Parts: sequence; C-alpha cells; structure tokens
Amino acid sequence: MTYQPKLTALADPTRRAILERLRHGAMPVGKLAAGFDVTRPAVSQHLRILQEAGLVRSRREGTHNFYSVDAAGLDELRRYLDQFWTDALAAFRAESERAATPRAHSPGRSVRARKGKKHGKR
Amino acid sequence: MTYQPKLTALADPTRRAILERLRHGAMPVGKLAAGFDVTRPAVSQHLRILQEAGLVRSRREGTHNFYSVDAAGLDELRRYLDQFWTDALAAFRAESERAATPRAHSPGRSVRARKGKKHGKR
DNA sequence: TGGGTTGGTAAGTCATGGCTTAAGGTTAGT
DNA sequence: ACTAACCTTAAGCCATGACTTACCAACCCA
Repeated sequence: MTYQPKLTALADPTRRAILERLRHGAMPVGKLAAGFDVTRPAVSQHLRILQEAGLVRSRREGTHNFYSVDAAGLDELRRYLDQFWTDALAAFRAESERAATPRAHSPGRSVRARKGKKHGKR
Repeated sequence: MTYQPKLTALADPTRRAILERLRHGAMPVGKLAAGFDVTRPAVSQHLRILQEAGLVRSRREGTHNFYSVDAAGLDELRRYLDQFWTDALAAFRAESERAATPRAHSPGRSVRARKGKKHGKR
C-alpha cells in the first residue's frame, strides 16, 4: 500500500549507495556527500526522498544534520517481500504437484484454454 | 549487486500489479492484460523487464505464454533486505547505547568534518 | 492452406525525475 | 553584528522509460 515510495526510493542507485553508507551508523550530509560524484544538493534531495519514504531519519545537532537508516521503515518492506515470497512459493508448490500427478490426465494439454473473455477495456 | 534490475522492476506500480495478479499462480498474457487499463503490448514489455530481473518466469504452451512469479529471484531480494535490516538495527542499538551512557567519552568528537570537497564533476 | 488466436517487436510521443548552478536560511564562533 | 560553515530550496536542463498504434511471427484447427 505504502510501498510505492519505498520502492521508488530504492530503485535509484545513488540512493542505495547512500543507504549503504548509512548502513552502519548515522552521518551528517557533508560527510556523506563527500563520498559521491554528485553534488551535495543532489544528496540532499535524495535524502528528502528517502526520508519521505520512511527509510531514513534525521537528527539535528548544531548546524549538522545527521541521517540514519530507519529500521522500522525497512522492516515494512521486508515483511511485504516476505509475504509475497511465501505466497509465490506456495503457488509454485501447488503447480508442481498438479504437474507431478500423472494418473489423472496425460500431460498433453493440462490447460483448458477458456475463451470468451470480456476484455476489461480501458 | 544484481539488485538493480529487481528494484527498478518493482518500482513501477503496473509491474507490481502484474506480480500481484501472478502471486497465486501462472497466467497467460492475454488474461493478465485483460485486468489492466494499459494495452497488451505494454504488459508484454513489463513482463520482459520482470523476466530479465528474474522476478517472473515464462512457459510456453501452444500459443499461450504462461508467466509466473519466480520465487528464487524474489528470495534474493528478500535476503538482501533482511541483511540490510539486520545491520541497520544493530547500528541503531549501538547508537542508542552510546547515547544512554552518560559517562565515558564525551561526544566532543562527533564530527571531524574537515573539508573533503573534491567534487568529481559528472 | 487459410483464417483466427495469441503474443512479441518497432517506432515515436510525452511525462517523470535526477542532475546542475545559484540563492536562501540557520547556527556557531569571534 | 559579521563571517564562516552546513544544509536545504528553487529553477531549469536533459536523459530515461512508460505508453500508444501498427506490424509481424508462431501456432492451432477446419
């Protein structure tokens, strides 16, 4: 549901690199930006997107702005994939079983191509 | 390492919708496309991207092309997030501890932000 | 062999978003 | 208060990619 911003955030390589750098602890923007080939404003913008996605959090300390990974936000996405994976695996097993059951009908055509579809149109 | 295509694939809402529809079992392209407000060629293109990312697999059966979720590919991503999450959580705990320990070394050394300009153009 | 399905490919259009430079806004030090 | 450091916001440029229509290839069944 709210996975959209998280996934879009993770799709960008620079943002993933940022997360990798924050992976083991908080860091101010300047230090963070020093490791990249993009300018600091660009990093700032990425951090904004990451924060709105709930993947990082920020904490002010003087003029420094420390960013760190938001484990809770990551966990949401983690659970989503977990569940999705579980379902997909179950579906795969079910299908394998059906294919591995030879007695019933020959493997010639296990598919009953139902037609007469009412196209959902656009 | 190879997460880029998977994450880019998941970032698109239509592609996620496709995966959701395949979540509980395989389906031919036509039937799949019938549920969307985009044309079948668009769905075909999305499926190609999903397949190259290792998130779906296809199986031909006559003129029908059945697509299904590739649990193994999903698992890769799942593990990645899992690990990332673990690290981030550990970092968070470590930081909390440090903050909760009033004694010992003071936070004076927080940032040694010494320059570090060198922008690598682009 | 020809017609009717089913699905992928090609070419072109248009919006999205990631980057840059320039400017604004806080905070700390002297 | 002035100055310097740190970071964010604004405005604009340009490549990427998600869609469309049109076309083509493979397969099944009479």
